[in-house]
Amino acid sequence: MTGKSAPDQKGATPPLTRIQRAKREVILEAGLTVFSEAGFRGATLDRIATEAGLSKPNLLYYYPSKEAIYDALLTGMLETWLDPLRALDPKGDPVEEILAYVRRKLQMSRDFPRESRLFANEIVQGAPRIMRALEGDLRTLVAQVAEVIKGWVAQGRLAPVDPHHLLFSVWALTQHYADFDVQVRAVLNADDPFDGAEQHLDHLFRRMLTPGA
Amino acid sequence: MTGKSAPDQKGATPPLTRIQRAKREVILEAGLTVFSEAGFRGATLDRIATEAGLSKPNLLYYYPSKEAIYDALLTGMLETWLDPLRALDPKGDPVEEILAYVRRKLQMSRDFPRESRLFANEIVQGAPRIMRALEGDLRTLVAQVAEVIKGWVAQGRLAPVDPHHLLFSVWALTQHYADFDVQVRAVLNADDPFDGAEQHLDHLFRRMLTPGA
DNA sequence: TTCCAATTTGACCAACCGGTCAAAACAACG
DNA sequence: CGTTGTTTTGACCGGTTGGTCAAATTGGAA
Repeated sequence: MTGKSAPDQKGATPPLTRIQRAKREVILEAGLTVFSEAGFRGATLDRIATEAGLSKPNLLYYYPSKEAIYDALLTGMLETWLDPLRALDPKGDPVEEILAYVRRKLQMSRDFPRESRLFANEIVQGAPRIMRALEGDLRTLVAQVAEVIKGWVAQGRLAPVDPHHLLFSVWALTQHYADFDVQVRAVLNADDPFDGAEQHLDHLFRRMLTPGA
Repeated sequence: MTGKSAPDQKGATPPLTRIQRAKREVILEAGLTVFSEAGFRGATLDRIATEAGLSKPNLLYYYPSKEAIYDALLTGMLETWLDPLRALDPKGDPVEEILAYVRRKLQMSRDFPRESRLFANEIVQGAPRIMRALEGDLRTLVAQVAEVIKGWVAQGRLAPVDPHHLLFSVWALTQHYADFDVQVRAVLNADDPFDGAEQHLDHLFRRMLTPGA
C-alpha cells in the first residue's frame, strides 16, 4: 500500500466500507444541490464541502477532483433520467402510453427538480461533458422509440406526428416546470403549478395525438 | 470634470459620442456571446475583452463592472423578448393569432439563440438578477394576454385551455430548440431542426386549440 | 502646432479557487 | 497498552479573476 490512496474505483476493489459509501452519498447529494444551482463552473469545492458538512481536503479524499464529482452525478443520473422512456410499452394503447410517459416525466420534474436543472445547465452550455452520452445511449434509445411511434402512426392508432419532435415536445413541456420554476411561479403567483400542468398537458397531448379528425 | 470618469449614464449626459456608442455595442455583442455560453459566473472579463477586441482595462472604461455588462444585456433584451407577445392582436382570429405568436417565437429561437440561452442560464440558476423584472413587466403583460385568451375561450372561439399554461407551453416548446440545441441535433443527427419544428408546432397547437370536438 | 480631453494600456493587487501535503486524530485489533 | 491502517484537518501553493491606477497615446479643435 502506498500510504495515501483513497478508495479507488477501478481494478480489484472488493469491499468499499459502509462509511465510505455513506460519505460519497453525502457528497453527491451536496454536489447535486450546488451544481444544479450554479452549473459546473459556478460551483465551488468550498460550497460543496460546506453543504456536505466536510472540510475541503476531506471531500477530496473521497473524490479526486471537482470534475469527478460532477461526472459521477451526470453518468449516474442519465440512466435514471431515461427510465421513463424505457418504460414505454410498444404493446400498450398508443395515446395512453404516451400520456403515461408525460405524467412520469412531469412527476420527475416535480420530485427531482435539481436533477433536471443539472442537465439543463449542462446542455444549455453546450453539453461539453455529456455529448458522447447524448450521441450514444440517448440517440439509440430515441431511435427505438421513434420506430414504435412510427408504427403506431402507420396503423392509424395515433394522429400523424413526427416521432422525434413529439419526444422533444414531451421533454420541453415537462422539464420546463422544473428548469424555469422561478419564472413559472413568478408569473402564476401561485404555489404549486404542477396540478394545473398535469391537466393542461393531458389535454394538450390527448388532443394532439388522438387519431381521426 | 474629475479627470477620470467614463461615459456615465445618469443625470445630464447629452452627447455620448459615436465612438462610445460603437464600442459599447461591440462590448454587448461580445458579452452576449460569452455570457450565453458560460452563464454569468462562468464568463470572464478577459474572454469578453478578447472577444470584443479590447484590453480588459479598456473594456472597464466603458462598463464599470462585469455585472454592469450583464445587466445592460438582460434589461435591454427583456423588452425585445416580450415583443412577440405584445404583437398578439385581441381582435384577430384566436387560433391564427396564437399560431402566429408561436411562429414568431420559434423564429426568435432560430435567429437569436444566444439571447435565448442567456435567459435560460439566468432563470435555471434562480434568476437572481431579473426576478424583479419577471414579477413586474412580465407578469402584468401575461395577465393582460391571459384575459384576452380567457375571453376567446368563453366565446367558444378557442378550445378550453388554461391561458397561463398555454403560454408556458409556447415558451417551452419554442425556446427548447434554442436552449437545448445541442441535444436536439445530437438526437436528430440532422442539420436544421427548425423546419421540422415549425410544422410540428403548427400541427400541435392547431389541434389543441381549434374549438369543437 | 499646441493644448486639452478622451481613450488605451501595462503593471499591479487582493480575493478566490482547485488542489496538495504532512501531520494529527481516530478506529480496530491483538 | 501498542501497532497499524483509515480518516480528517490546517497550512499552504500556484493560477485565475474582477478590478484599479498612473502613465502613455490618440483625436480633435483653435
